[in-house]
Amino acid sequence: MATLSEITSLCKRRGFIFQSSELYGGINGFWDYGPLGTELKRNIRQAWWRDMVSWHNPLLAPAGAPAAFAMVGIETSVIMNPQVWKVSGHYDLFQDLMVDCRETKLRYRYDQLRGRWAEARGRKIFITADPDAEDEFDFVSRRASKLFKVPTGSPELKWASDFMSLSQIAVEDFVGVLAPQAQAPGTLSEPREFNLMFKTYVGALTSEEHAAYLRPETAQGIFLNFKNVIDSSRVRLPLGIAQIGKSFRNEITPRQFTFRSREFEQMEIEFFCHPSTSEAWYRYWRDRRLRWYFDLGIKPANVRLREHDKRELSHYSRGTADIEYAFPFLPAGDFGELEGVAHRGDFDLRSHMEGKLDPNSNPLLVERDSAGQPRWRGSGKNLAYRDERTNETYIPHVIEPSAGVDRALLAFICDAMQTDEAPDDTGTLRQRSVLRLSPRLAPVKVAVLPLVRKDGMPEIARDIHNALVRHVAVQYDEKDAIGRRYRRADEIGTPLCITVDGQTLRDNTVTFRNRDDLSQWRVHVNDCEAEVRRFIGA
RNA sequence: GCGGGCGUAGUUCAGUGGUAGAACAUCAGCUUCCCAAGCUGAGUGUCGAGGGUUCGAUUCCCUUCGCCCGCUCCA
Repeated sequence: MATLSEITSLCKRRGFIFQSSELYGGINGFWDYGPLGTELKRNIRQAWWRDMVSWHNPLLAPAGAPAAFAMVGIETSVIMNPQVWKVSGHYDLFQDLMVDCRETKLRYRYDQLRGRWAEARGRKIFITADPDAEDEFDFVSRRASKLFKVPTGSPELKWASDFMSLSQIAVEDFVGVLAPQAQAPGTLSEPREFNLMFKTYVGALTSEEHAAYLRPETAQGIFLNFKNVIDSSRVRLPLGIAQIGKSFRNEITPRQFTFRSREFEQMEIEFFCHPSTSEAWYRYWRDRRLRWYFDLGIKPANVRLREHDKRELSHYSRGTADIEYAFPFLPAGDFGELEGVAHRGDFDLRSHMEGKLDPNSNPLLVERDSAGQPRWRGSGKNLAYRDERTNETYIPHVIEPSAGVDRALLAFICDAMQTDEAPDDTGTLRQRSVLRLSPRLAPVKVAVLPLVRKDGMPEIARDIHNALVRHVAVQYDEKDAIGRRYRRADEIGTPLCITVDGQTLRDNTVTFRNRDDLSQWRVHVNDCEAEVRRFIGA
C-alpha cells in the first residue's frame, strides 16, 4: 500500500490537495483542495446528499429499515449563541486544564489526576496515581514505598490524607507532588488551559462579552432547529435532518495530512425517533452507513466497524460504533475514524430544554452549581414531540451518524491508489499508476482522445467532447502518444476513455476503454452520452 | 507542548563557502492507427523565511515556520 509521502506527492502533483498558504510557509492544520480535489470532494458530498437526502423516498421503508421515514436537509450558521456550547458540554470539555511532567514529558488532565499525601522520614509528599492504573490505592502504595525506600505496609509510612484531586492542591505545593511516572517530586507544571474551540468576537468590540466560538461540530445546529423543522415542514417522526458544513477544532497536534485538521467538513444526520424504536434505528443506521462506503468502492478488508464497549459508552447511549479505515500512514493494525454512529438518547434535546445534563448521572439530571442552579441554563423551550396520530408526547431519541468529508476523501484516495503493470507499445510490462475511484466519485468521468492528430480525428473528437461537456465531467486530450494519454487518465482516476480512430472515419463508431481492466468496445458516435451514463451509473 | 529527523524546479532527488543540476512531469513542433515510443526545442527555482559570521552563505551558526516520526491529545 502507498506511503503517506506517496499520497501527499500525488495529491500535490495532480492538484488534489495543497498545503494552505504554502506561499508563506503554510499553516499547521489547514489544507486547500486543488481542481481535482475540489471535484472529488463535491462528488463525495453529492453522493452522500443524494443517497441520504434528495434520493430518499419517504413513502417506502428502505431495505433493512424499521419503517418509512422522512429526511430533510438544513444548513446552519458556523457561529451560534455561545450558550449552545455551554449546554452541549463542549465548553467544559474543550477547555481542559492540563499539567505536564517536565521529567517524563507526559501530560495529564488536571481534573483526572488523583493522589494522596504520604509522610515518612520527615518528608510529606503528594503521591499521584496513573489515571490508567487498575487500582489507584495499590499504585500509590507501591510508589510511596519506592520513593521513601520503606517496605510496603511499613508503619514508617503514614497517609496524611485520603485520595483527592490534584486540583485541590495549591500550585505552590506542586514541589511536593510526585507525578505518576516520575522519579522525583516537583516535576509537574502549573495547570495550563488548552482551548479546543476557536474563539472569535462578534461585533467590532474585542471584549469577553462579545466572545463567540466557531462550531466544533455541525450537530448542534440541527438540534437547535429541530422544532423549526417540525413546525415548518409538514414532516413527522421518524425524521432525519441532515447537514454538511465546516467545523473547527484547535487540535493540539494536527497530524497525518488532512486526517486531523483544524478546519474540516462534516456530513451529519440527527435521526429523531420514538424511544422504543431507537435501538432498531441505531442498528439500521450503523449498518447502512457502513454499506455506503462499500457501495462507493472502499475495499471491505480496509474497513472495520468498531462497536464501543460498555465502559466507553455513556450510560444513556444504547450503542456507538465507529466506522474506521486502515489508513496506510497508521501503524499496521491501526485504524482511523471515518465516521461515528452514536445512539444519543434524549441527552441533547433535553439539555437544550432544561440545562446541561450531567452525562454521568443516571437517570440523567441537570448539572447543578453550588447554589443548586443549573450549571448551564437550557432554553426553557419545550422540544418534546407530539404524535398527532397517537396523541402521545415524548422527547425523541436521536441516532447520530457523523462523517468527516475530508477523512472520507483521504480514505477514497488511499484505497484507490494502485500501481499495477500494463504493457507498453513494445509489449514489455511497465508500471502503471492508477486511481481506481468509483465512477460516481471520479473527478473526470471520461476523456475524449483522437488516436492520432491527423486525418480529421481531432475534429470528430472535439465534437464528441463538445456534446458531452454539459452532461458529464469530460476532458479532451490530443497531446502525446495514445498510451501516455491513457496513463494520464488512469493516474487521476478517469474511468472511461473514448478514442476516435481509423474505424470511426468509416463507420462512425468509437472505442470505449475501461480504466480498470483495459478492455475496449465500440459504441456509435451518437450513443456516447448514453453509454457513459450507463457505465458510470448516473 | 516535549524529543528526534527533514526542508534545493511541479514531483523524486543530487550538489557546492564563489548566487545551482539530473530524471520524470509540463509546454511548443515533427513523427505516430491503441496502452508512459522517438526526434527537436522551451520554461521553471529569490536552494522554506528572517537574522548572524564572512570580502562573499543554498552550504556554517541562531531564530522561526512547515512537514515526517515518537510521546501527549483526539467530545
